[in-house]
Amino acid sequence: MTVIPSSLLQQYGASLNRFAKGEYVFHESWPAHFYFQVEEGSVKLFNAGENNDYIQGLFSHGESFGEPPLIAGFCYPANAKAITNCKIWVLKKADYLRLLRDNPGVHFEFTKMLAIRLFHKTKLLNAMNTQNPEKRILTIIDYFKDKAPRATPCYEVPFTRQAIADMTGLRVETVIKKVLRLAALGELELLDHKIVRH
Amino acid sequence: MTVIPSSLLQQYGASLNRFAKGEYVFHESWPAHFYFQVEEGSVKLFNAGENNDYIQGLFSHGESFGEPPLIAGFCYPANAKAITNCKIWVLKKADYLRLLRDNPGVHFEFTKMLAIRLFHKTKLLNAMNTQNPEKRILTIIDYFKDKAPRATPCYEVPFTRQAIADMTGLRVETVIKKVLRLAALGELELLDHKIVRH
DNA sequence: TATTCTTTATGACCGAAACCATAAGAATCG
DNA sequence: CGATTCTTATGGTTTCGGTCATAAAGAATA
Repeated sequence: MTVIPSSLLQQYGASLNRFAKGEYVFHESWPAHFYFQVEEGSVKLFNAGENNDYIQGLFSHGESFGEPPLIAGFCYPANAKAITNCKIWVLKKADYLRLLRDNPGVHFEFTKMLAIRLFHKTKLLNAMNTQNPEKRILTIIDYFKDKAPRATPCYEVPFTRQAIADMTGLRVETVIKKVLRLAALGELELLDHKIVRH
Repeated sequence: MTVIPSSLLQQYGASLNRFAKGEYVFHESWPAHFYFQVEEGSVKLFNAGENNDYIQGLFSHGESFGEPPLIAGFCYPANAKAITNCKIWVLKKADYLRLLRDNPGVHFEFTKMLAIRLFHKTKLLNAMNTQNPEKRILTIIDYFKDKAPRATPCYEVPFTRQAIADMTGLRVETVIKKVLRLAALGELELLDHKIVRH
């Protein structure tokens, strides 16, 4: 889901900034002034809780994040943190809006991406609503499975139980227990503790 | 949050259709072929559960719904049902896309609206994640309070406890009990059983 | 006005997930 | 390579929201 070619970004004055592992790109409740697009590394979008975080999204090469506040003019509803060393394209708001105005094709692709994110969050909210931990876990796994480059028949889940807990709003122990149960039911497979989904 | 002027819709070949109270506009998993904009009445977007529904959104005069699947080409993730008698503008997908292409201003306003919806769902997911029923209820109430025409200092919640339950994924009894508790805590006020939020 | 149906309310009981403690294997780092 | 941290695992206890039953007040309908 690559968004904007780097050549176009540069043309509008973007710069490629480095962020160290653990560094924040922006904080919750900050006003939005820049467009961000990951060139290298991974970024985590999350809400910090007292005990656990809630992960709203994970972004890597070619993906942009934090644009809705830029477009609609509100403050960030979540934090963005580099979870590895990163190189990120940074473009000023006014330049980004100009880029969108000048390139209807890019604008339409962006709209399309927002539509897909909305679809994902709608499905997620529905899954969360059911209150059923197992359904939550499978919904999250299937989301990343569908998002994965190849629609592999066999998807190796690249997350720890803790990460799944952070995305589903459950506790680690619950995820551990439910994953074992899902494996026993045949919904998942466990290869040396790695979760695999068919 | 009016989306597209009816004159423009008509110009692109939209027709004003009637839907009776209780009638479905579309069903979950249907492919999307039309743009819908409410002229009169109210529409409920929801996922049906075995016991309870989960309400994804409520739409009335001037609001459009069900566009993301149209833009990104996937199937509806929820059902849409008229909860009163309705008049709804209906425009064929191809004509809608043409309208967007011809009117960059309308396109940008649409993108902005998707951004706002995404913001709302992000906050909602965070609230749901906390697992705290009281926070869920307040998040929903505040959403509609902010959405309300006037930023009234005193917002009278226009929903039954059952409706709040359907939007938060809680049970009626839980909502009833928690609302009483929130009133005792001073977060809400109860005027003759009507919920009021300051 | 009488009769439903809906909405709000309340209390008892139950079960599932949180919480807590502990531990062992795996990975990371100095 | 040893030490430390992270991850997976397991079992016991607690808590909170779901479930069920019941009832009364209000709204809608005949």
